[in-house]
Amino acid sequence: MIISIKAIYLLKRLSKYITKLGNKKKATIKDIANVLNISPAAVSKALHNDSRISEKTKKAVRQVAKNLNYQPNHLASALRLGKSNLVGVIVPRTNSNFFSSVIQNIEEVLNKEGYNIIITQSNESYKKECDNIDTLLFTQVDGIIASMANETVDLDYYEKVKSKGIPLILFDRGENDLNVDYIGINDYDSSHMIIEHLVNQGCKRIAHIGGFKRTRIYNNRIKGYTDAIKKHNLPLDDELLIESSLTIKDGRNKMLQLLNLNKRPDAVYVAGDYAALGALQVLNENNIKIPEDIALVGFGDEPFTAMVTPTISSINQHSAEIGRLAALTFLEHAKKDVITQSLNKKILDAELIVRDSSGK
Amino acid sequence: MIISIKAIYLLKRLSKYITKLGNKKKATIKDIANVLNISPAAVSKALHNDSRISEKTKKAVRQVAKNLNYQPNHLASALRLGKSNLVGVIVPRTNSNFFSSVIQNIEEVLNKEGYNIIITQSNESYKKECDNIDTLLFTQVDGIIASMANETVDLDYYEKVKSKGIPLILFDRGENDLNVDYIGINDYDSSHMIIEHLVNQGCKRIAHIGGFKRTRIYNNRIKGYTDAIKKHNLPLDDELLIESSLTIKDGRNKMLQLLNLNKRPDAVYVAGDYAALGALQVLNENNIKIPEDIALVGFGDEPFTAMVTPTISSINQHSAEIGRLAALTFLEHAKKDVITQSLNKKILDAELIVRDSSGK
DNA sequence: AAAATATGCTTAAACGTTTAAGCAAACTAA
DNA sequence: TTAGTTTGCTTAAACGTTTAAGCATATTTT
Repeated sequence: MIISIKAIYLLKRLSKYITKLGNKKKATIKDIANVLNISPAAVSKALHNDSRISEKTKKAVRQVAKNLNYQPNHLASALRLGKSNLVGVIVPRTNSNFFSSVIQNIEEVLNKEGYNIIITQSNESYKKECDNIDTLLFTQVDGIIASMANETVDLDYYEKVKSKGIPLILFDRGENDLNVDYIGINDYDSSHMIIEHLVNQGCKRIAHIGGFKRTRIYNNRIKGYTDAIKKHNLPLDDELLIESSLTIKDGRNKMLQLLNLNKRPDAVYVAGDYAALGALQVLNENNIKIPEDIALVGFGDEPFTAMVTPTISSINQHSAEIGRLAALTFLEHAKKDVITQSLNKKILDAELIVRDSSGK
Repeated sequence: MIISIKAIYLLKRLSKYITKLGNKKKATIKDIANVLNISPAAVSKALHNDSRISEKTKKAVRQVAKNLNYQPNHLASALRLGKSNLVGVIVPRTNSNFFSSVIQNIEEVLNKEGYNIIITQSNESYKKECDNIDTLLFTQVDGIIASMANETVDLDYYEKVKSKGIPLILFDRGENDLNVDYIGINDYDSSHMIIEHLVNQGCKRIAHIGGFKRTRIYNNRIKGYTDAIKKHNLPLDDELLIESSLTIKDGRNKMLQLLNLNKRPDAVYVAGDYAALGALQVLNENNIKIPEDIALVGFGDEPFTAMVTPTISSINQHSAEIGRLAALTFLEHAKKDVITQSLNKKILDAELIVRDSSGK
């Protein structure tokens, strides 16, 4: 009997709060406390399964929380605990198979550990990248995982992140000067693999449409190219090595430039798939046989390389693994509260996918 | 003289706080207040350019804030103000030109108004989508802009968002049953445009590889297809209308299925570009001339449609405009604090891009 | 039976910000 | 002069959580 009277009493209080909820306000821990006539502290502990709260109370709290459609206020707990459980991710763009795959894997690893990620895009612009960093710092992220814009040379903004004591992990596009963790593939070796492959296919005059030297990864690809060419005693003409922005359009222009040479190359290694596509279009339009007249190799293994005619050989950058490792590296930092910037450079071996544009 | 003594005094306090900062702690409004010997409230007001604070104080506050490398704590202000200035975006995947372009435009519009966006991916999975919604609610987003997963049929989770009084805007993949704002293109009319175009090219037996009927947009495309076929008095055979998941692989399979018919179609309209690509591959492999033997039209205007051979005619979905409108619709809701779910369906006219796969 | 320990809560302060209300001092208007 | 207004701040409470400290009761140990 006494129980039923209690139950009726509770129901009354509950319904009172449910109607209050109807008036738009979100339920808080206080509301639950009021319904059950206990303190907010007890509710908080019950929800966190504190050992000093009775099973009976815990059950009641969980039940009322459900009925009131209670959702913990992340802002409040984050403020109190001094951590947001948010991780910022900065990429040049999401519209690329490489970056979206990296992101997906970062998300997968971090979600399991209770973190959520905020994705921002720099669109390869330095200014936008700085804005993104400000945004992320403002949002009180617990860490930042970033791939720098092509344009970025000034590292002050990244120093700002470091000075705040927030873990910073770079991937793909990084900088040695910034003493932070880095995950990437071995660009230098990748170039060697490509030249090796082209030499095996019988190519004797290999050109390179590269990215800008100031970006470390493109510089490494260029170094790998020149060293490999020297190693095989092939001609290393200035006219065969071209820097570019690696867009489709630029790929077209630089390919035309190569076609206009007195001594045309018999193979072209392009440091990016989009530019490689532009090059391919020019070759097709000029009825140049690929790979018989000129062989072509790209970089990045974008899905379209397997879609165009002929399909383009390319380098697989292990995006999934890079994402996974970047996330794990962040978690390492997050777990130990002492912010030891223990340099953690992880360089993965890339893989050459041979397709029609360079295969026999 | 007095000024210089004051200045020295200030410098002393400042340096004391700067060393304190060196010990990792982030500067707060309180630190600024302590340096200047004024109240935190005054500092807050100074930073917000309150008219009741003297210019002198404002200048001093700004200077000290800069010196201490002060960054406002978003969590605290969001908690106090009851809004996070974050907007959640849910897409099936970011690795698609359509979605990444929508996202970019949402971001552009919202950033200008002081909002930041949190991007999450459902990977076309209903479960992941629910997780994403929980995540976003937990993060206290001020609104959600979403495109539903293919799988999603149960709308309870979206009702949950509505019941919290959080503005919800759907785009591309929406549902009429959920009484919320929606931005999309006119799928029904798009089908008409395509059939019209194919008829003009002399096609007389047009097949449709569509998406699943349960998804509204694909259903509309199917309806548009059947109505247009009827209108032109063309054969509307069951064997010419196929539902599929619209992946590359499925595109291949369904195209093979069509090739095995006794009476092959002379045109195929595929409801997605990826599936259209699969179909194209099968046609190429079987040495079927495109568009002479069979014409092909895709949907979505993915960049690769202009890259493959032959280039694929497709429908431009106005991703930029959709993103812009979705963001503006959210802002409308955000500005009026009364949450009037004034239904706001915006249907844009799509555009047919004619390329080699269906042009003469 | 007294002392020690365990159980199940409550109280109160804190996280960093914002803001209504208040209060001197300085200025203005009568 | 005196009341009224403006200026430039301060005080204190609030947002929703978490948690150290405290305090009755109940239970166990001596």
